[in-house]
Amino acid sequence: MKDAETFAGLTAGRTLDHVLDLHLRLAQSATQRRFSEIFSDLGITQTQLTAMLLIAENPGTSQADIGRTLQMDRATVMGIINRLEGRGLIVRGQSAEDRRRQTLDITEAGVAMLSAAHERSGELGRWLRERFSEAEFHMLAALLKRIHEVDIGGV
Amino acid sequence: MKDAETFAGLTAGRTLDHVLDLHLRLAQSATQRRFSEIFSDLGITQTQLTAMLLIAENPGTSQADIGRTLQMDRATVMGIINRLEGRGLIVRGQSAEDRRRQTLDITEAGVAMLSAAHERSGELGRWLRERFSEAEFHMLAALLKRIHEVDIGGV
DNA sequence: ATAAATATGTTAGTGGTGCATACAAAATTT
DNA sequence: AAATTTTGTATGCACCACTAACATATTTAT
Repeated sequence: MKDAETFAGLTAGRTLDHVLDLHLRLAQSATQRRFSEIFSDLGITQTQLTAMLLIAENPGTSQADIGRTLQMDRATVMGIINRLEGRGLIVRGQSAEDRRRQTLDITEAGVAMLSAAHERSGELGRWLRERFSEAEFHMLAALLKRIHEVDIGGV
Repeated sequence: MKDAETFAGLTAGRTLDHVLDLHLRLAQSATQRRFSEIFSDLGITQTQLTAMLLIAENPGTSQADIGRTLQMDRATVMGIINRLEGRGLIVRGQSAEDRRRQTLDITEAGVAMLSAAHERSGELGRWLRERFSEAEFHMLAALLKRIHEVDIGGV
């Protein structure tokens, strides 16, 4: 009864080391679920939207940049960009300086999508914020940042 | 320069509502990646290990219970249990009280797996803890808990 | 300048969530 | 007794994440 925690009837304890990991995963999956509900009519995922926002704010960026920023494999980014391009939300172009690179840019349809997504982002934000004070909210973001920011140092 | 944050060269700002969601996702995926490295020789995932721990601490539990606890769909739990059973780590049995239910229990191979996983859990825990003070660590877990615990109230 | 190493994008394949849908059997509620 | 709910199951779809291998282009080392 010291370090055991209860979830919906079942006991999950003993390995307290495991607990942060578990909360992290449950929190993320709950958020993802809420995202899906709010954005269901747009048919876009969290990752896809993030990629689009990055492209919108960094026009002409590359798949490699996105991969580095979001800590995703080249092949993974490939799939995401393919889906977005297939729906006509972004376009690939030729880079002038580096002929290996391809530039990524938002299309008109993509701008419309981002516009439609904007209100919904607000709704998701509210859903998250309503649980926390302003201080807690920033605290949480800062703590989470430490986990993925110092990725190289830990390995 | 007010609410913009920079990640590895690309700018991600403007939508600050989006930012907690992003940190949450990046933190979770970084943890998952670290998990994969540490547990690579065991060939088990975070979710699978969590399911096994729940079964180990709640012998004879059901798929429905696990789904409720981890907030997963019935079909999703099905897949996870199938994989674990296919590897002989758990067994399904007949429930005495309720003939719809199937009991879930750990096999000997499963116990061995959990034993091997135990040390590695410590390593993952250390990887997480080294970023935080003890107070921050507990704070983070508590804040994350609010996101997934009050799932019904938010909807 | 040539060779070696690195960076980028691509394709193909594998595995693991996560969900919707539909079905069947059993239990519970009305 | 009938309707509803619960549980497990099967199928199929979409997305993410990675490995491996390949080709091209750029950068670095010799």
